[in-house]
Amino acid sequence: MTADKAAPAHKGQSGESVRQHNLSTVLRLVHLQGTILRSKITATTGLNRSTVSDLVSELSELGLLVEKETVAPTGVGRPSLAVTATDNIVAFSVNPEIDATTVSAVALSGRVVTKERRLMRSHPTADNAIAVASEMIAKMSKELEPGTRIVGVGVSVPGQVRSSDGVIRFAPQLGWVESAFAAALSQETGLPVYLGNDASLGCIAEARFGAAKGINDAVFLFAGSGGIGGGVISEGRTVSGAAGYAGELGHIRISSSKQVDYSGFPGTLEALVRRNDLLDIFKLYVATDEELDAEIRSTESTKAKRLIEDQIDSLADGISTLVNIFNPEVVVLGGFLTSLFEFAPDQLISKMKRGALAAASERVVIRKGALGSNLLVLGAAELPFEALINAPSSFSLTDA
Amino acid sequence: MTADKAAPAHKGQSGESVRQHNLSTVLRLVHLQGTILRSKITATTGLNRSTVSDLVSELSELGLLVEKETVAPTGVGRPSLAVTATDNIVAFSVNPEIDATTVSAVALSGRVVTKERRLMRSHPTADNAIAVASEMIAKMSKELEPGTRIVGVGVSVPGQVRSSDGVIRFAPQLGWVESAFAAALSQETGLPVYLGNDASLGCIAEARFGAAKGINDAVFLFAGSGGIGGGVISEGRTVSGAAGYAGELGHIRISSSKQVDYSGFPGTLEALVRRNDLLDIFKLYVATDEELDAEIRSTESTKAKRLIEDQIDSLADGISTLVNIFNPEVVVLGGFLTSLFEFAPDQLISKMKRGALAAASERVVIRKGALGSNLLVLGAAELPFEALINAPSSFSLTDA
DNA sequence: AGATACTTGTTGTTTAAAACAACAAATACA
DNA sequence: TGTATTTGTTGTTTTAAACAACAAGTATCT
Repeated sequence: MTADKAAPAHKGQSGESVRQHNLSTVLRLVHLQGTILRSKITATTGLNRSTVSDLVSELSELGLLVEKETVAPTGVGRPSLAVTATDNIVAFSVNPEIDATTVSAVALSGRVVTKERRLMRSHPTADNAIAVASEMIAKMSKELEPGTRIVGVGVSVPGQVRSSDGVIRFAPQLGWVESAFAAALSQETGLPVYLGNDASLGCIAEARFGAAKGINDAVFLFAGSGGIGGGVISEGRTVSGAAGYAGELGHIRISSSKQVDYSGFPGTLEALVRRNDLLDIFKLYVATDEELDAEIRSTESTKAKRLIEDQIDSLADGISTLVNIFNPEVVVLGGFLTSLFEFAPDQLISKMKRGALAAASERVVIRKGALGSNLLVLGAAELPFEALINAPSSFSLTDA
Repeated sequence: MTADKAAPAHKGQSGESVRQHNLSTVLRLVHLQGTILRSKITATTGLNRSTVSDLVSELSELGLLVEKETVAPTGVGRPSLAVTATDNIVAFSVNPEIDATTVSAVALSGRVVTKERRLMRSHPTADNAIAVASEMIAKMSKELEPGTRIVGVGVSVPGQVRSSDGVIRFAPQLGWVESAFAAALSQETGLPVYLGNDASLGCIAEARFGAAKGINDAVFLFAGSGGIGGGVISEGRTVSGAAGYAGELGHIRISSSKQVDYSGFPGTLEALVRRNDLLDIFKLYVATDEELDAEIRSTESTKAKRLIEDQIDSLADGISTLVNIFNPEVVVLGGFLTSLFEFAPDQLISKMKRGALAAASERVVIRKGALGSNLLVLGAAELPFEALINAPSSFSLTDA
């Protein structure tokens, strides 16, 4: 099972589909805000008070949200009720890495209920990861509060995912090729499983809950040891492409360099802004982003500074291309790109503006991601939540 | 007046808005197809027969479309009625160039009713162009068939347009800077005026009526004497960015070249794939795309072939970056890029695939544009038509 | 040629859901 | 304490899509 494709174009709207749409709209609003006043729902949706009342009570009866009396009254007039997404609806988030797998339970309210990281031997096979994940999900399911219901499982994949059938096409760091991951994990867990590219999911998370909350046009660049990934939000929608492979922003070409000491495409952003090059110059084998950040902040080495500045220039070139293409409001950086940015923000910004059209770049803001280690946890959980939100009244939940 | 921004997110749907949506859906379907059977409308919208009947008759009463009996019956059963967009609703299309302005009247049916090109002294001022365009519109209005009603005016601008208020920010070839073009032309003509970037409009035209008809994810690259422009359709929507400046695909960086004989950004697609370089090598001062195409096809000069091949390689680099970013189904080329493609399609395709991710590039098709000289005519007319289609029952039309 | 199956348009009725209206509840402020 | 203000609640109205039954027209089969 995987995320649905966009609704077919030229579709008419019947009475029933309107109801579904409105239920979705209200539930989405509550999910995004965590808690929201009913009067606020009325205002933002433009629906009638009584209609909102009806919609909210239908969603309450479905057990998806709860109405409480407001504690702190808001002003003149009868106090409005607070509508909260329940903690009793959870999605599992599975985040495989090279040497570990993290599984979390995330509530519809946005709360990360539990989070467990299990170390594994390096480069596990896909079957291996599926076995570990399903075992962890089974264990964690039992530990959930009684009455909790499960929406499904979202998996962040460091590689290319075919969205139509949940197949991992190629995950270079893990060495997985053509794995029917979603089907297999769904088989093991009995739950619907949805896959997404890690950077795309990070992008979704930052756009909904983090640094680009409320922004309709944003570009994301996340970097880790495996390279640079990205995502794009255009007019509030993620740009996913014909088959779901869009957003490979690390592979944009910014130089004619023909370097050969690199397995990917020479001259691309990912080839010129490399975490490993930084580690090398600091003589580190492995390091967390925090450790690397500390080195970058404190270094006195001219050679290191030179490398950092070169990488900043390359990053700026990449961003200016993206700004020309997307004209975003915000560019969000994650991973060690944040450290580069904070090393010399003015250098990055001015170089970027020199390579970008004035009109497109004049209002762009570059900022760092806000979700930290919960980035992929929240991002992956959004996949099952999205499915639930798109069909609140007919979605079938599994008892924990 | 300009094109509206996307509808606010989190908007609920009332009964009336559903009706508007359904009227829009039907009218859009008819507009895109020119003529369509009522049974086909029923099938594609999923609405009930009787509902479609009602919607079509409301649109007929508004004078936007006509029902006729089918001439050639389609098969078993009662023949369905043919629904046709009327020729009595027209939009004006204004296409300013360096040395001429073209004004056309385009019917909702897609027919180009009239088209007139007026030569002007080189590099007219914006006021100049406004005066000429409004005079031509006034004259052509009188010549329209009696009973014809006018939707508005769409203008293709070779430069950056701020979509929120119809201001031309910068049109380098024309030398226009910060011109409130839409407001001024609207003042002169008494008609609503909408502006769009020329490449974006070409993109819309090819996506709706041309080489990417029915495709939901497509990338467009158009080249002329002024450089390379582009546009992107993602999940059926144009990517326009926060302020409407997105799609400057000519300005993506593909090389670290620091060449100085160029006014734009060195190392970008537009700097490396230049029409003028081709003209120079063929010792031409000016030439139509057809003339240039003939030269490219027939040349025996090794030097010329070398330049052409270099440009093909650069174009391929640009396309591979775009394929990695957007994962489109189709890449449409226009202007002299078509000639480059046809000179050595295999070279272009293989070089592109070498620079693009296998998953994203495996199903991409590169093809030439299909609309020829009507590209911008149809594209610009889509702006007013879109406004009409989005509000069929409340849009106020002007009598010719 | 005539009967039959099939598809579509038409008309009148039903239904679902949002809007509306009137009132009650709960707060702030004069 | 009284009044204005805002919001929730309840019962009624309205709108538009769905539904159902029938009529119209075409193709196919015998």
